[in-house]
Amino acid sequence: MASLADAIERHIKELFEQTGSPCVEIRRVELAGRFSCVPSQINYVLETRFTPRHGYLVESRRGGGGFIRIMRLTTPASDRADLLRAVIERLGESVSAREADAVVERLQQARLLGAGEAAVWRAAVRSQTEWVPIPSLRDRVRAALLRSMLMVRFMEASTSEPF
Amino acid sequence: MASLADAIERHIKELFEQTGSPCVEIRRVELAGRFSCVPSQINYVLETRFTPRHGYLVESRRGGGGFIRIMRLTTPASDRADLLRAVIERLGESVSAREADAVVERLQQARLLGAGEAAVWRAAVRSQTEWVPIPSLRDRVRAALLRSMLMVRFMEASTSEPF
DNA sequence: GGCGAAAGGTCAAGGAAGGTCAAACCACAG
DNA sequence: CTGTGGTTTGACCTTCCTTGACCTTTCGCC
Repeated sequence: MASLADAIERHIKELFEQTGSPCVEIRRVELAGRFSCVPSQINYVLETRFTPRHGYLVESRRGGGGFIRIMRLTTPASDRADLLRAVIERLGESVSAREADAVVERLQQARLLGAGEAAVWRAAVRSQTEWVPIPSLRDRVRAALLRSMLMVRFMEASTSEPF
Repeated sequence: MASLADAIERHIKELFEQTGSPCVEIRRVELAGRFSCVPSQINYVLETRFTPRHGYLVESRRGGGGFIRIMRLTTPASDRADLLRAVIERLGESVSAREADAVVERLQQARLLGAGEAAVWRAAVRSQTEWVPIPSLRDRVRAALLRSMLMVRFMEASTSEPF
């Protein structure tokens, strides 16, 4: 809790909230200075918490006047069906624990899941795959679990309710 | 009685009462230190007393700034909670296709699932177990699927974060 | 064009948590 | 006395974070 990386992550996310902009620019050295850490720490945070999987894109330029630009991918309500389809498509036969977490986080970021729901999803995926002895098999079970969870949470049956 | 595990359990539950929060964070080493025991004892307590079945979710992170977060599940409406508990109890390690249908049927009759939902549940269970080659294994995957579906459909984790 | 300063990028080592698993332990019913 | 189920321990593993040495790109100036 409250690791340096967490603090930097929080700070960047606050920048997004404060400016309300989908796009934030930082200078690596300056940010490192503010947190009294080594500059490459910033890269670590970006690589582990602001990847496309997490719903962000990062651009940068070196040299004089260099910068790092972080863009938040937004998912308008009208696109949620597409995102959902894309997520289901991209779920292969096999899903690692890390990928599963990324999927849940992406859904949360797109406001398809709330924070509490996301926690339940993570716990469900974790607890219901533990019994599988072989890692490769476990990854396949994880994929099946996620798909079934997506189905029951987001799919409507065309069956009409009786009465 | 009054085993070490019991004492640790009590202590964690007191943390919930004291803070009134649905979400408590501990550091494994620190807690182990307080009870003068080995750190893995904490895991034992969590595994035996703070599972989803007991109404809790546990998430954790390793490494520097690691933590263990224990979340309390909000209890669903009491009349249905009993049936749900019963259903979850009865779900063994292994569930045949027939048993799975019976479970869904039962949930539907208890008005916990609508007709459309029930159809989706049956379809999800069927389609997501087809890939499993070995029948005995398939039954275990079916059980895992059903449990995860029950979790995401009926468990509500109230996290205190606004987000 | 060439040079040097000013960014940012990479990578690997070391440290700081928590996780796993199996053996030992203990209480108690049969 | 013995088997059984819950508890306790400890050796060893995996994941995540932090740091620092060294590399690459870009810009301004001569």
